Amino acid sequence: MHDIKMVREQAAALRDGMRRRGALDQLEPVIARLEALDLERRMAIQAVEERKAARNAASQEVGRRKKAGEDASELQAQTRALGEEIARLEAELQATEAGIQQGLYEIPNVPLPAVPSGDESQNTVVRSWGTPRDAATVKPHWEVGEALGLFDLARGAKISGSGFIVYRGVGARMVRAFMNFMLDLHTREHGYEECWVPVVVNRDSMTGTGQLPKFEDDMYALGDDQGFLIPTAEVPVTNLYRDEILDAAQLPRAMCAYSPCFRREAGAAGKDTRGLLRVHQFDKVELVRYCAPADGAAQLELLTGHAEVVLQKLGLPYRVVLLAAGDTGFSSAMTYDLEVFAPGVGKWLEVSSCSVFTDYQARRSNIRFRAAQGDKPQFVYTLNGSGLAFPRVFAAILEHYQQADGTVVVPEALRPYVGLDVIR
RNA sequence: GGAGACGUGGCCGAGAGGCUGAAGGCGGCGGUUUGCUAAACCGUUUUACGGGUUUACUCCUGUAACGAGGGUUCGAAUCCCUCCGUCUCCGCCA
Repeated sequence: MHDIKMVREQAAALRDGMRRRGALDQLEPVIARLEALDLERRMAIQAVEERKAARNAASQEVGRRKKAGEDASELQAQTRALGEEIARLEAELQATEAGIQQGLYEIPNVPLPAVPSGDESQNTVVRSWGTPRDAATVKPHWEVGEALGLFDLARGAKISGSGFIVYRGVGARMVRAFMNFMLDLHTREHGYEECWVPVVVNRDSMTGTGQLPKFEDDMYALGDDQGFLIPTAEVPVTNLYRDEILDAAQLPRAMCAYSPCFRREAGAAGKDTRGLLRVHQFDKVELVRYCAPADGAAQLELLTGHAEVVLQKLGLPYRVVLLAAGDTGFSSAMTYDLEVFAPGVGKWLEVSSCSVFTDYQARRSNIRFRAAQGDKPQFVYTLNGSGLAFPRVFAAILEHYQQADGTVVVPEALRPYVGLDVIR
């Protein structure tokens, strides 16, 4: 969420950001309405506060007169009328503020200068690592996986629905191995604090990280507004310090968590849905950082690097794509996607999305820090990225490491966790 | 799930319709004293949103905030209602 002051004071930068996202035409009416509502709001505040000041003075006078044994009934009647007027004006003010809130929720973050303008055709590969394997003879992962008994797509669909995977045998152990491998790496070598978080969160948390109110249809909601299943551990972890003020010494903060992730994606059928590529429940290790604003860009590079190490250790060829403004997520100011090459399906698969949200999430969730004692609190910058999402990594391993005889070599870094060199 | 108690500033803790943004203490910050440290003493110490003022750091001023939201009242931290949370006891449960 942006600050209404930004709409007031930096309208040009805001419009430019929306133009770069290719969303200005759509959002111009919203921005214009916000500008009008902002004026309206400030005038309403003045009107209300003026009357409240008058009421406070009059109430005190009533108290004084009563104590002195004088009659105050006339003044009481006046003040009562004032109170009714205040109630009416406050209702108007509230409506104005609700309108502002609603408008602000509709405006995405402004992309950083380094982000290319335009739609996804402007996405830029900034670097790549490893050599993609020749795709000609490689089978897609779902064939390999089913043949080796690693997962059971049909029974997953039977017990839960399509898009729910049952992992079995070594396949299940692989999931457990991913979790331990990635958590060990990030906690021991990259300095992240390990967190284990609830997978059910409340509405405030979903709003704090920006999933609500816009994307309610993409989430699994529990009945009677009792909560939501998290689409990513980003939600509980980022919200850990919601409504708190941190010391500068606590920044940057780095936390990671494993969690299952639940995505309803209402209209998901269609593209890339076979096998493990697009599922309703999957597992992931998530990296979250908080930092001071001046650090934002450097911290994004750092975070992205941490996610890349996972792929390097697994020996999977990948590329880093800087998303163009129009392809950058709603709350993000700059995003690198990590794409691993899966020769069986002949595609680059997104396994991580590393973003800096500037103060957009922090403002929503009210996460602040004090730069020095006595300074005013200011919003932190939040960042997050997968490190990494399991199913597509699993798919890439099954395709990249499959052998002519149908077996799959286990990447060396994973062997201690799986207890096998080769899956056969 | 049942019964009870409670929710006040960075922390502890008073307050029980107006004099309370909130006593007192701790902590923090500034100062005096001191060879240094400690102690003592004095002062200071929230946030948000408006308005005015300054090039700016600032300063002045209004409003709001005592878990959240409503209500009663001329006036609510204080009375009433609803919700949320914490603690204690009982029950149930991996």
